[in-house]
Amino acid sequence: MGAANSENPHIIRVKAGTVLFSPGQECQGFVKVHSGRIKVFLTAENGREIILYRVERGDICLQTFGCLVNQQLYSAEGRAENDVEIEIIPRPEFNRLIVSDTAFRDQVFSAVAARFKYFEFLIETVALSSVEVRLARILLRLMDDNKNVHATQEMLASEIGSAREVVSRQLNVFAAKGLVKIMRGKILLIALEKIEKIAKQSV
Amino acid sequence: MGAANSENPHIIRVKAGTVLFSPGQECQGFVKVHSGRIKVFLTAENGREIILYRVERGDICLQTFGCLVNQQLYSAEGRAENDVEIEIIPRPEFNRLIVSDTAFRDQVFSAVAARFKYFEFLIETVALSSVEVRLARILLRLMDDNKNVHATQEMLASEIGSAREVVSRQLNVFAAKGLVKIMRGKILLIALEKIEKIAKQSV
DNA sequence: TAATTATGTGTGACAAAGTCACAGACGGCG
DNA sequence: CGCCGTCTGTGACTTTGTCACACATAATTA
Repeated sequence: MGAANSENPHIIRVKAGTVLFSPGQECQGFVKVHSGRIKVFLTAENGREIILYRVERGDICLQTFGCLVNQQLYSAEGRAENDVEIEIIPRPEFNRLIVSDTAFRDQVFSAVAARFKYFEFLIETVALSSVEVRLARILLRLMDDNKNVHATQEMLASEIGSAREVVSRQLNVFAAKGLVKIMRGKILLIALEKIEKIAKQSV
Repeated sequence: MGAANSENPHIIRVKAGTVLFSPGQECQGFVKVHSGRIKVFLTAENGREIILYRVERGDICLQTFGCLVNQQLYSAEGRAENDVEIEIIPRPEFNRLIVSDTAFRDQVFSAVAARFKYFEFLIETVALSSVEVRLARILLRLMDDNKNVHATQEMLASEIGSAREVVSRQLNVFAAKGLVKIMRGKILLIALEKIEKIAKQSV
């Protein structure tokens, strides 16, 4: 990738939990994540949250894209989920790279396209799907190699834009059907095929 | 705008109601709208719809952006709301313009940024806001110069990702408070300030 | 180890929103 | 006028969200 050369001075390291940006702020440059993971989310007045997307190693943060291009302010909050290394690409440099560096341009465009697709999926999910379907989808997406989902019910709720109690009840429905095993801070997926079947429904 | 020159042969005219693209299709080129309006929306299995955004005169359709850049298939449906003239910019031409035509590039980037901002607003709206707030917001957005909203309750429901019956009930609540006057296919906004106050709530 | 605290989970009761079925009401139009 | 398609209203019920609080588990400290 032409963007990140070894002598680039714009590398910043931040600790897990750091708030990188929050609604209303201005931003200084285009952000590219070198390691770690950032979650970008919205918070309502009543405290309920919904996670818009995550920016992982190699990804570029499109929240900053909007800020830079249209002089918009941040509309969401970004927080480091673990220790993170990011590269800040100043605006002039960004403009130069877009024109001169085909690989960089392709990466940006590809990220934009992917984020659009995901946003449409997210809107479809929250606007048109039931909690049952949303929960099944997020369990599959967060599952590790051992079919475990390491997340509290609170975290799952913010992933699907619902409330913790609702997640608790739906998980117990799944457990009663033998689809999952509920543990503290962890869920084991047992009947993967059945969960996938639920996730494929559109409602 | 450098993109549209007068001898461009890629102008297409379509009638109101025409389906321009639907989920699963491939697309041939980047779409720019010269006149008319296209609505881009998602439909669930149970028939409920949500409108993602509209593409109006001068706008570019970013649904096609994703298709072109990442070889994705369309994930939403696009339908002409009135008679529409669109320009199709083939992929090679698009790539050439992005590099060589600063104004074109700025327009594309600006559209991308604006769409992102709107998507985040939409997600916040459907995931974290009540029907009361969402309905107030859409009434204000669709209002014409005479404070009239020309839309059936069915249309309003798909704008806010809810159901017609729910819109009917909420409108009657608004009417009982003297905020609006309900007519067939039309709603007159009476107490604009009060509606705006509701719209400003986050929940 | 036992007590304390913080965090995570379960649940009843109620409110808000979505679904289903159906009844009217209104606006063309023959 | 009467017919028909579209739009709107409403009761009954289900699902989801909210609030209050009880209880369980893990981490911390005495």
